[in-house]
Amino acid sequence: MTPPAILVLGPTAAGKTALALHLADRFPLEIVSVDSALVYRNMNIGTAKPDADTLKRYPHHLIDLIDPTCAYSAARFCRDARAVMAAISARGKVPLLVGGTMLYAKALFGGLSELPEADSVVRAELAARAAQIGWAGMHRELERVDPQTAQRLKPGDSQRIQRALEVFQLTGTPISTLQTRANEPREFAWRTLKIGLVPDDRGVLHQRIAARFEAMLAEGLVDELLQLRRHYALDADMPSMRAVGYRQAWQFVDGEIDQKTLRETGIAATRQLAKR
RNA sequence: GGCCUGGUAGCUCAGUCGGUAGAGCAGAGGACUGAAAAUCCUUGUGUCGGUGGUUCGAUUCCGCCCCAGGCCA
Repeated sequence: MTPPAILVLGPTAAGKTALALHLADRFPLEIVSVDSALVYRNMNIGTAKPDADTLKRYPHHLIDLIDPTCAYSAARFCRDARAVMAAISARGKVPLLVGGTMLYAKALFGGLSELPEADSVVRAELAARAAQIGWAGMHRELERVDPQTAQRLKPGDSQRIQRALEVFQLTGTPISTLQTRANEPREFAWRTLKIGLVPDDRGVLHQRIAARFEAMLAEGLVDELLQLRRHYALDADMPSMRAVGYRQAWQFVDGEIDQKTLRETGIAATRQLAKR
């Protein structure tokens, strides 16, 4: 008998958390976050993480896993989510997966090809080379070792070009070959009820997003960033600091943008999130 | 009241030594396999504040007016 699970996906500020808490009140559920930003410790305001009191009453799995200097990934999410879900089911409860990171959900339910893990040393080498010859140049190099992937990727798509070259360097096999092999045999062991929260009025959602971002600023998003910068050796290129809100706050703190621009671009970027 | 600086795409602004204008961001659409709140692709006609004048032709030069900000009274 396969155990049940529930998945709630939806854009930022659509009311996922409220729904999750409501469901958790009535049924024997445990909440599992499906969110690439909530995994960071001490990033609370800008990620709209539920407050300490809420977390105490409704424990969330897969939040506060790593420091902002570290990187998480879809693959790690899959492993962590499966482990956590198995434990919940073993307790006789139902995992309630809630979040907005579609890639994580897709990877969890659709599986990933067997590929090597990200390698920071190789990535640093590739980035250094890219700084010399540009990403269009890197794209030409990819064309030599993996024409199929090169054709698929635009010369400006730095992230995917880097990944493709990384995989080739680590395995000697083009990523396109590895990806066509069958996904890891991971028969997903849960019967899942999938719920998509789709706002019927985007205007209302946009207003909620604007109000929420203003509230984040009022709660001290900029201060939070300053503290993070004090306590961790952060860099604007790190995944955590590219997150919506933090990226803009970083630019504001460095004097690249003024307060008005911080507000406007922050709201706009959050809207972008809500589109996915 | 006088002087100065601005008023150009939803926003921030560039520009036209006079030939009706373009970037970034936003918006819209799309791609996506270990960074996904990421990375990338496509998409830009707007009484160039209003009104007179000079001119073959003004958003560009000149006058007046309106609006915003600053300085002086």
